[in-house]
Amino acid sequence: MAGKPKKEKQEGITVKKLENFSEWYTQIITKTEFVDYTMVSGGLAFRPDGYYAWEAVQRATDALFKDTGIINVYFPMLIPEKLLNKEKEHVEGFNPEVAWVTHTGDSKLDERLAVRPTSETIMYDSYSKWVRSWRDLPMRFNQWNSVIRWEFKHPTPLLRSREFLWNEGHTVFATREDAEAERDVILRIYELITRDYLAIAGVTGKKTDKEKFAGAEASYSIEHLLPDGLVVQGPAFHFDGQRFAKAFDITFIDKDEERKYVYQNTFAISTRNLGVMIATHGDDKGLVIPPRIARIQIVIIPIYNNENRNSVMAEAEKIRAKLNSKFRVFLDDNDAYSPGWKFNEWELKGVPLRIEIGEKELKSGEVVAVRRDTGDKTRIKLDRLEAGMGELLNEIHNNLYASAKKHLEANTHHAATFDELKRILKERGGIVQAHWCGNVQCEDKVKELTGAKISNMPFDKQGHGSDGKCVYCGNASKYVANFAKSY
RNA sequence: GGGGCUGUACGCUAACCUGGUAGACUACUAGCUUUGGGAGCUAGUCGUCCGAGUUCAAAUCUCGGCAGCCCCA
Repeated sequence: MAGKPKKEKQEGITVKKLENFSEWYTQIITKTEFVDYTMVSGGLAFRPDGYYAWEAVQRATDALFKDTGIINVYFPMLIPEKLLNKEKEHVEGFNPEVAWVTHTGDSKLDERLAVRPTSETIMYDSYSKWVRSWRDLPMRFNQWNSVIRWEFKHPTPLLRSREFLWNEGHTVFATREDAEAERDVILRIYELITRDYLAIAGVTGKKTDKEKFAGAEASYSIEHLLPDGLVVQGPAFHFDGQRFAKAFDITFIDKDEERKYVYQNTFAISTRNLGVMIATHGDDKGLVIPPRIARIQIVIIPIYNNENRNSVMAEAEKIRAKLNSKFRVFLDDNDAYSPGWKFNEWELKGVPLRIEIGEKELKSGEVVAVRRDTGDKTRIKLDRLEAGMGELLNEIHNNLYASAKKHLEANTHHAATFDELKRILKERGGIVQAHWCGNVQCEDKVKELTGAKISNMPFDKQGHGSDGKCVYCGNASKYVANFAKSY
């Protein structure tokens, strides 16, 4: 019997992810209390779950950086205009998005100050003083901060915010070889973070000259595919060569007593990746937070009535205490809500694992564990509670990553001709892999005719098809490129 | 870069066209009651995005700003 139609549940997500992705994303962002809008357009408040996730990414990344010898520093948020203008390509790339401080109180500043869109210029001015000898190198510094890029496009929480949190690594080397050798070390760290913490898949590769970072000699990135078929850039690594060294006069006396310019790298991972994580894993019930970045990994829901309330609560508290040393666990003992209400609430907020404990479990010496990713219920004996929880959390992580990878692979297509490229982009979206001659004219033309850019040139595809022909001009192809519409 | 839509309480919405006491649901607070997939009763708290204009009178009409969303390049 069907019963009365349920009234609209206003706390829940009311649109389907695959039917209306952007509306779904907006609801997910606000209703799950992960982050919230503020009075500043494009400026977000990170609520406890959101900030915890960022801290988890930050902690893990920072530890890996430190293992490789990178050291943390901190530089001012404000950059004098004359510094920002020193490297031509760099300033041209960022100028439209720079926010300026022009006044203190009512008096105008003699020289206006940029709110950092990135910190190359303020850092490298100091680097020019600090680097003197080959003995000072390599100098591998990093800072954790926020930057402001005043995008004119409409901001989207996390994916396109005007202020975002990130790391910016800025390293200095004596030789080109040393600098270039750092690339794979850093990209491997970022691959590990996205895979083992955020549980998202990506394509690592080289950016085209057209799409590289303003001021860099070469850029590399991990690109992610969103559920709506758009590609968004994730962590990035830039080889700056000697461009900034020459603009900022960063030199050293080498062993051979010659004065030489240094070689530099820049690299970053940002809170945008949390947006990718949300978009990738969330479903029609709400968020799904991968266990390693979840503020609450396990929520315990006691199920009792007036007769057994005390015994159930006592057992629930015992379980909480037992798990507390190994996991981030929360016992929801709020008496004002029914178990059903709590199930929905914690599913909305994306807690990876739920434990149900009631009369039945008291008798059998078990708990019911429910996975957020699959909804599967399993019974776990109390004597192997901790081991069981650990296993389930790992399985959840692995399953989330596997499904992200599957989505990426299922939406990566190949095209041999331009017509094919165009048709796939139009009909199916996603990533289309095709040969490319390396000329910007072809890159521009494809963008003009299809709206797709080259997100990057995946490392693992280069060199395997050197006999290919450019998908646009038909000349001999040097590269395999990923074409996609981008966020 | 261009075009469009929308702002009323935490949220969703009524009153707007035709200016005249801001109302319902939800949430929140208290009490009772209930508790294995968003239970019920009673009472209470909270609101017209901001600024100007028109008017005796503005949530309502006009203009500007701010914010959010969508489409195209």
